[in-house]
Order: sequence, then C-alpha cells, then structure tokens
Amino acid sequence: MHAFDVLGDPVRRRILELLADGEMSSGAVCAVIQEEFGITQPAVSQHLKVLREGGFTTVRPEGTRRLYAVNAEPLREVDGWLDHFRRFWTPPLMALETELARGRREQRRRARSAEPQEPPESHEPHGETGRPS
Amino acid sequence: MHAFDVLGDPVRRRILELLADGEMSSGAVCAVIQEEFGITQPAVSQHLKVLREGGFTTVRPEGTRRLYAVNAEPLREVDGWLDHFRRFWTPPLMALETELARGRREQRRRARSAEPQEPPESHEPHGETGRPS
DNA sequence: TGCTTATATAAGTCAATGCTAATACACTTG
DNA sequence: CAAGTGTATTAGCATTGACTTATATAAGCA
Repeated sequence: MHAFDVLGDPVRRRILELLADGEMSSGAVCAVIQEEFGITQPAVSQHLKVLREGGFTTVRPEGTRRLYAVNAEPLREVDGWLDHFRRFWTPPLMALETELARGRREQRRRARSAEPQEPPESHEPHGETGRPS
Repeated sequence: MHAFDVLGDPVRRRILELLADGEMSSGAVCAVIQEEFGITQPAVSQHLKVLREGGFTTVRPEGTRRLYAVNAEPLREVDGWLDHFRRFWTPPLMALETELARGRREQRRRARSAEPQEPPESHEPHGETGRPS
C-alpha cells in the first residue's frame, strides 16, 4: 500500500497527529478516535495495523499495552514527492535556502544509508509514483 | 474528496508530475498515461476530472483541446499537514530557517487572502484532520 | 453540411476497503 | 488456575472507486 493510500483515510491521519505528540497506547488512541469518529475498537485497531504495516508507526509492547509512536520515514517520502511542486509556492528568494536544506537532507540521507543507495542520480527520476513499468 | 484521497491514486500522481513540467492537453496526458499504465482514454479523462474537481488543476480550452495545468493550492495544504511531523526529520539546526520560511509562507497566505477564498472543508465527521482545538 | 478529431459523460462490472459483531490471544492479578 | 483487562484478528456485509464499453458534445475542416 502506497504512503498516499495510507494517508487517504481521515482516521489514520488523525491517529498520526495524535502520535506526533508522543507515544500512545492503542487504548488511548482508541479512546480519542472512538470519541471523535464514533467507530469501534476493532476498526481503530485495523487502522493501526495499516499504519504499522505501512511503516508509519513503530510499536513497543509494554506489559499488556502496545505503545505506538510515529515513524517518519514514509512521511518524508511524501514530503519528497512534493518537491516536484514546491517551486509553485516557493518564491525565488526562498529557492536558495530550500536548495541548501534539500542538499543537507540528501547528505544525511546518504550518510544514513549503510545500504547501497543509487549513486549520483538526481532523485526520483519520475518514478516511485508506483506505476507499472 | 480530500486532497490525500485524490493523491492516493498512482495515475493521478503521475498526471500531476507531468503537469509540473508545464501545461499539457488532455490528449497529451492521455498518450503518456495510456502508454505507462495501459488504461483507456475515458479512464484518464475521469482521473483528470477528479484532479479538476479537487482543485489540483486548472483547465483552459484552446480550440478543441483542453489544456491542463497544475494548481498547487491543495498540494500546499498537504505540505502544511506535514508540518505536524517535520521536526521528526528536521534537525535543530534547520529549525530556525524552517520557521522563518513558514512565517513568510503565512504572511503571504494572509496577504493573498484579500480574496475570501475560504472553502472550510465541512465534510469529515469530526475535525477533518484538524482537530477541534 | 457531414466527417473527423478531441474530450467528456453514462452505465455497468468488479475488486478493494472500512465497518461491525464475534472471537481469539496475551498479559496481569486474585 | 480463573477472571479480567488490553489488543488483535476473523468473517461477513455495504460502500466506494477505478475500470471498460458505448455514447455524447464540441470544434475544425472537406
């Protein structure tokens, strides 16, 4: 399931917002979501599963509870896709600092990658939108 | 349809990528998409409709053609939602410049809002994705 | 005017998704 | 161990959404 599909659901977006403020137990998330959206515990649990499997969260068992936290990787991917369009709302004055920022992001990205990454390629030729070749 | 739902489809994401390089006719988009995804012209046309109605594109008729172009507003909205999480991948050093950028964005946003362009997004059970503060 | 091209819409099908109710699993505690 | 929480899974149903074929609208041109 592509990142954007995962984010397509309002409940899942809301859950991520909640987790952005810090680790929460499944039950705590449930409480808020059930209150706000009026859905059942299994429904929330299923959403948590989608987030988990999509890599949007990490889980840490603590006793009988499961503590969920944001894993930002996929969100960064989404952010990266938006790079295609940022110039539409980024005035020329901001271009430099944005580029610098992007550069640093890239550096760190590479640095972090012990796993072999595509060498000097400009990033995301077009792809990763998930189409069949 | 929420911005993220619109972006949930790979064909639509690809169309936006194409339009990012500049205005294109429906037919030109069709050609590429049909080639890449193997779907029919009506299918592409329907995706264009979703993008149009979601505010992601503008259309300009020229003779018998319809020229589509990106309208970045909804994408900015998505970008704005990501602000909730940017600190996860934005090192402290970048915090200031990011904040400055955000500030300028806000200023412009307000400035631009001379026009009462406020579609308050009434759907979504509770707080949309923006919760009742 | 009628033919052709460019694009959009309509109707119907099929698969995917989100929900509920019921149930299973896993820790904790009496 | 038994009972009680906290959480996940299953099965079934209803809805949504992307697709196809067929057709409509509209502009350009003989």
